[in-house]
Amino acid sequence: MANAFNGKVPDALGEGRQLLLERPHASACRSAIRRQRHFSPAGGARHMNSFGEPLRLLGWITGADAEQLDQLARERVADFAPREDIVSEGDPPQFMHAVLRGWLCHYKALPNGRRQITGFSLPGDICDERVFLIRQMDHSIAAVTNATVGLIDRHRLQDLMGRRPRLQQAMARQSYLRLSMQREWLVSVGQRGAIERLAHLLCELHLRLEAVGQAEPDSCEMPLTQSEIAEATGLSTVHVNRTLQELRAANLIVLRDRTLQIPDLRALREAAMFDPSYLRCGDKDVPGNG
Amino acid sequence: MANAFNGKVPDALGEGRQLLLERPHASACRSAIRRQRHFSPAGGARHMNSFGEPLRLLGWITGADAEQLDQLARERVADFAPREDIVSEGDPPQFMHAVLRGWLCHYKALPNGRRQITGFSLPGDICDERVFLIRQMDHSIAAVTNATVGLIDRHRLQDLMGRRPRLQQAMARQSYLRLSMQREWLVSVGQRGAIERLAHLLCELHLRLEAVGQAEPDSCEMPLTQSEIAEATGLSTVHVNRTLQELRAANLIVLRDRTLQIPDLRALREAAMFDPSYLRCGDKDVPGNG
DNA sequence: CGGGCAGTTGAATCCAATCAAAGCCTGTGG
DNA sequence: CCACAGGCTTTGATTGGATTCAACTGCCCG
Repeated sequence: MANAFNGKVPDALGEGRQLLLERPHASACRSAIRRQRHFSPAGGARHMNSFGEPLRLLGWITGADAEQLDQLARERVADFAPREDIVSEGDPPQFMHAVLRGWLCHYKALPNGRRQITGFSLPGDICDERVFLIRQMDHSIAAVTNATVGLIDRHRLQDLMGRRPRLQQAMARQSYLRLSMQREWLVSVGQRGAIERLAHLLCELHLRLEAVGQAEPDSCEMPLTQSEIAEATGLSTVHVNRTLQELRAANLIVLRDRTLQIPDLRALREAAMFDPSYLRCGDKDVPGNG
Repeated sequence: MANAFNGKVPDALGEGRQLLLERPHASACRSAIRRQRHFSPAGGARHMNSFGEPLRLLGWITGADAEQLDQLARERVADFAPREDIVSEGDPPQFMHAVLRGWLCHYKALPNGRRQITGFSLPGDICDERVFLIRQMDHSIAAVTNATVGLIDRHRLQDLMGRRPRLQQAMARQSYLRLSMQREWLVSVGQRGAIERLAHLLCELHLRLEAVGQAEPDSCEMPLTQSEIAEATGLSTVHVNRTLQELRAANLIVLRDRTLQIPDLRALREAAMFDPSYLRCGDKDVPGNG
């Protein structure tokens, strides 16, 4: 129970694996809400539930540190529907967010109406490990699937971190990892062609999911919409569609029913020019990278 | 002398302003060196000199913290020629680098020969505030102009930071700022057209230079090559050329002799969809943003 | 004077965006 | 149970922005 695993994959909660997709994009009660200010005001968490994935952060910390953070993350949780904003650009951040279930995306909207997804947060990820440094969010975070998020009070967190330097270092690690991913995305969008770009995104997501025990070596969930993939890669929706078909035709991926299968991981990674070292955070090995 | 200014612009070393360009791109002794492993091995700093810009970091710290860091940064310095690698991808980082003079660029090279510049480091910037977290550089840092860099031993730094929590927080700030810029670049490359992209880059550089007292309200140095601009924006060199001409034609910029003049800052920023808040690091005001 | 590099220009090509419309699947409501 | 709506996917036709290839200028420097 105590999440005292150390670096390697926590395959423990394997049960949680299929949870992601129970109701993918059920356009649900609230219809196509964009940039909604929702966000449970002090105690207004909508559902409480206790399942969820262990925080990846915990791979970097152990013992009392880990338990405290884990407990803090599960103390107050909220559920979000697809497309719902968890925090919006300009909001004063109250909580740090830990993904317990589902996928989130980070995005920035432009005055011309377009938006760029700048990253995804998967189960076990901390979204905004630097909240206590800022007064206003400089980007938005939204749910991609149905998601459960742990809300960690920024002051209590700051407090805890003051008392636990290892926790602080773990946050720094998470922060570094995010920067590293951001950089790689920029390289992708700036220098890679459409096929490579898509392949690269899929490789990254697969590897990250595998790292938290949510993927098989040759497959994983893929709840993303083609238009979300487009917003993440800087392509148009139709071109994403056509490019995916190319990848299918080349037998590099099998993608249906929101499930991604990878017949030949090595081939896909080669096509993507995917070098997993940017996910290694400097000195940790990432599982599943040959 | 003690760099105890607080947030606002240090216009003190105004003398340093023109230094940037004395020998811009003097292809110098060492010719077109790419990804060179150079890097002074323990004590091999080539030139010692004592001038340079105050570290921007110091805007977030004061007193003894500031002095210590500043001293540490100037204790051992090295000069680099344009295009020379300061650290290369894969290198085990020994030092943290502080820019004292000149411009650096961060880049990642791809197997297909292309490369993406992921950011610039200007005088006063810390390049790699997270060195002590990693065993291998996940990207390279090179000099763009002639540059003087302070080399800060990672262990001594880590030591110092352990004893000075405010310093640690300042590093976290720098780290956050870099992430924020990285994100904005991704938005740029992913969603903005060529004109906006270039305009945006110019706006960012101008504002950042102004923040360290190296720019006038309507002009700044621009030592970047068109091909470097291309690598930073994900465009081709020729297209950068043509796009710059468009900007000139629209009277948004005047760019010659490695100097950028901005006749109408408001207009340029509008054309770029430039919102300076991403450089504000959450709660600090950035000077010169109207 | 020649070499190298940055900048410029033109022509041809291509990758990707845009416009438009149809097919599909799912949930909803009569 | 069927009709309908809405969101996602797919396809075709067209446009356009950006790349590529190539050549030429001007400049600094040896």
